[in-house]
Amino acid sequence: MERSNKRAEAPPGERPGTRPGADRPPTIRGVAARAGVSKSLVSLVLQGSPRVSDAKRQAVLAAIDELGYRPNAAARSLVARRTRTVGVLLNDMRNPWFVEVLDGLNSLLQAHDLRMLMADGRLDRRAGHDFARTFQELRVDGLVVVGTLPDTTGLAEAAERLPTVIAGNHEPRLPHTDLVANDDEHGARLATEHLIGLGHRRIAHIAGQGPVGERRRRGFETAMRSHGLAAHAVVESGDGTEEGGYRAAVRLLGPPRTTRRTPTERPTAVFAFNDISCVGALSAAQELGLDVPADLSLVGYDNTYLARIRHLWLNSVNNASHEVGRRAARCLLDRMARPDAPAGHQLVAPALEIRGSTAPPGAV
Amino acid sequence: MERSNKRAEAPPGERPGTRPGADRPPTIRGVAARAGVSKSLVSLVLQGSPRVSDAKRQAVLAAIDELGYRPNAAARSLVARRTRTVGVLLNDMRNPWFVEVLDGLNSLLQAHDLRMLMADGRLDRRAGHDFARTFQELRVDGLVVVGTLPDTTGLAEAAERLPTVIAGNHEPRLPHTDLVANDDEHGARLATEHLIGLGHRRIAHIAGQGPVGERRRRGFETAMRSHGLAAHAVVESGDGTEEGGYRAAVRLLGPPRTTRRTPTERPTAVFAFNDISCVGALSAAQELGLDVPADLSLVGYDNTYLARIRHLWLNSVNNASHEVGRRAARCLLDRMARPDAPAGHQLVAPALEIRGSTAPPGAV
DNA sequence: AGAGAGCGTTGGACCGTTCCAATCGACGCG
DNA sequence: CGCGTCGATTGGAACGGTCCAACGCTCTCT
Repeated sequence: MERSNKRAEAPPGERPGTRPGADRPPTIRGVAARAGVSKSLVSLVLQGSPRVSDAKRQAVLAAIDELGYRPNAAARSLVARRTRTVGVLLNDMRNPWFVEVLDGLNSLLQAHDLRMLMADGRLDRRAGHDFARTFQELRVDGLVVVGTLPDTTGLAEAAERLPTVIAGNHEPRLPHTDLVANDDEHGARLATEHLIGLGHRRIAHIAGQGPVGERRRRGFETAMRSHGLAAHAVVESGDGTEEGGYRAAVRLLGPPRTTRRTPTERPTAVFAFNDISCVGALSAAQELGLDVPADLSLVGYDNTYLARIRHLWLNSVNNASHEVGRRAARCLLDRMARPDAPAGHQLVAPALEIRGSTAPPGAV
Repeated sequence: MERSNKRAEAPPGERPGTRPGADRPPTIRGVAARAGVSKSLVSLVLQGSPRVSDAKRQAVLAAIDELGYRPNAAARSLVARRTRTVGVLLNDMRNPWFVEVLDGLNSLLQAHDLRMLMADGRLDRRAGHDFARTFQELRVDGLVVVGTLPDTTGLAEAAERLPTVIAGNHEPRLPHTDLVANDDEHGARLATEHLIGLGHRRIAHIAGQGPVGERRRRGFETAMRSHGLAAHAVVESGDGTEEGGYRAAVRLLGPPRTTRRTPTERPTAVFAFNDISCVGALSAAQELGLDVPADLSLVGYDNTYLARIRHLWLNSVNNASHEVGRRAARCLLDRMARPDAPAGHQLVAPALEIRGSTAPPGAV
C-alpha cells in the first residue's frame, strides 16, 4: 500500500471512509484497488494507452464500470494546466441568431474536443458579477464574446490573458483579439440593389440605432449614391422595435404633413433595419391601404422566423450567422496555438433571401 | 525578479516566450512570496477571515493586485469537493421560453452563490456526447433539465448520483428527482373558458403533437364538457408549425367538403396549440375572407413575441416560465440540502393574456 | 552467459488550493 | 519567574488526477 501514513486506527472499511461517512465518489485509487493494479495503470487505460496488456485493461474497465467511476475534471485540469473549455459570453439569449452562432462555434470546437461554457452576460451583470473574472478563475482555455457588450470593462483585461475572439460585433478592437462580424454594410447594399434592380427609385430606409444601425444605413446610402439615386434616398429613424418601424412608416407613407410633399414623392420601397421594424412598417402600410408588394416593396434584415411567416413573407437579409460561428471557432483555435499573432478582423458576407414582399413599382 | 526559476538563457522579453517555461499564471505561493507571508495567510485573506492583522491583509491584497492573481477554481473545488456550479441542460435554445426559465433559475441560484453551466443537449448529442457523463466529470453540484429530453438515457443514472430537477416538462418521473412544469391542462381550460365566456359555443382546437399537445387538448375537452358543449367541440390535428395550423384552419373553416357540414356549423372560435400554429390559422382565416375577431376568435398559447406583434395581436396563454425557473431553483436548493427527500412534483398555473383576437361571436 | 532492448507496470513528485494542528510571541496571573 | 491563554501565523497533509523515471521481466544478440 503506497498510502501507508493513513491513520492506523481508521476502520479498514471497503471505502477508506472519512470520519463521518458520506461516501465519496470513487477515485482512480478505488478503481486501482478493485482491479488489483496501480493507479498509474488505471490512468494509462483512461488515456487509451496502447502499452497496457489486454488482461489488465479488461480488469480496469470492469472495475470502472462496477464502481461507476467518473474521472474528476478538476483534478485532471489542475495538473494538465488546461481545461479544454472555452467560455462563451452571450448577451441576450432572446436573440435567435445567437443560437446560429453557437451552433457554428460548437461544430468546430467539439471536433477539437473543447466544450463550451456559456454565460449570459446580462444575467451575470445584473447580479453584479464579473464574467471576465469568473472565466479567468475557471481557467478557460479561450473566450468568445458573442454580440454586443454593454460594458467592456474587464474584457480588455481578460483578453490580454487568454485567447479571445469577438463574434458578431465590430466593436471592441483589442490588441491580440480577433474579430468576426457580419458585413452589415454589404448586406444593406444587397437589399438596396435588389430594390433598385426591380426598378424602384424612391427608396426609404428605416434606420436602427447604434453602430449596427449606422453600418446598415451607410450601406443603403452607398448603394443609392452609386446608382445615382442619392437624391431619392430617404432615411427615417426607427429604434429597431415594431412600434418604431410602424411610426417611421407612417411618417414615410402617410398623408403629407408639409405642403411640399406630393403623392408622387411617396417611396415605393422601404428597406428596414431589421425584420421586426419591417413588420411594423407592414402594419402601417396595410392600415394606409397600401398593398404589399403591389404598392410598396419591403425588405427586412436578419431573416428571423418572423420573415418566414406566410402572413408576412418578407424578403430579408440573411447574415450567415452559422458561418460567423464557424469562423470564430477557427480564429480561436488558431489563436490558442499562437497567442501572440496580430489581431485579425474579418467580415462574413450575408445573402438576400427573396420571398414575397417586393415587386417592381406600379405605374407612377 | 520574483520569477527566479526562469531559465537563465530565456530572453527577458515583455511577453516571455512560450518556448520552455511559458509563464504560468500567478499562484497563491507567488502572492505569498511577494507579500512576505505564508500561503496559508493568503488563503485566510482570500476567505475574508477576521483573524488577520490589518497590515498583512493590506500587503496581501496589494500583492494580489500587482500580480493580477486569480484563484484557480479547479484547485479550490478539488479540495472543497464541491464546485458551486449547477449544470443546466437545454434542448432547443431557439425556443424563447427557455430564456425565461433560465432567468428565473438564475435569480435564485446566484443568490446562493451558484453559477450555471449551460449545455445545449441538441448540440452535444449530435456530436455523440453524453451530457450526463460530462456533467458528472465536472462534478457539478446539481442538475437542471429544461424542457423535453429526446433520450433519457444517462439522465436516470445522473439523477441518482446528484441532485436533479426537471423544469418545464412532465415527462421523466424519476425516484429522487423533483419536477416543476407548466399546467398545460389548466392553461387550455383558461383559454377555452374565455371563449365560452364570450358566448362562443362551436369552438375548435388545433391540436399539437406529443405529451404537451395531449395535455392541452385534454384541457380543451374538459372545459367544453363541463360547460355542456362537448357536442360542439371539434379537434383538428396540427403539428405545431405555421403550415400545420394553416391547413388545420382551412379544414375547419373552408367550404364544406362533405355535404353534411352546413355554414352554421363553422366554428366561431379556434384555440390553437401554440402561437405559431395560431398565426397559420390567422392566415387561413384572412384568405377565406373571415375577419378576426369579428367573424372568428383566436387564442394561441405560449405568449411568444409573435402574439405581441400588432399585426397579429393574439390572445395567448402565458405560462409563467420565469416562475417555473424560480421554483425549480428552489427545489434544487432544497434537494441539495436533503438529497434523499421524496420526489416532489408541482405545476405552475399559467394566465391568459388578452389582446385583440377574440370577440363575442357575430349573429349566427 | 551476460549485456542490452523492449515491454508492461509502478511509486512518487507535482498541480494550486484548503484546512488543521502546531508554533510563536505577547500578555496576564498566581 | 514559569505557566496557561489567546491571537496571529505557519508548515504540511490532503484533494484526485498525470507524468516521468525506474523497475522487473522476457527475449534477443554477441
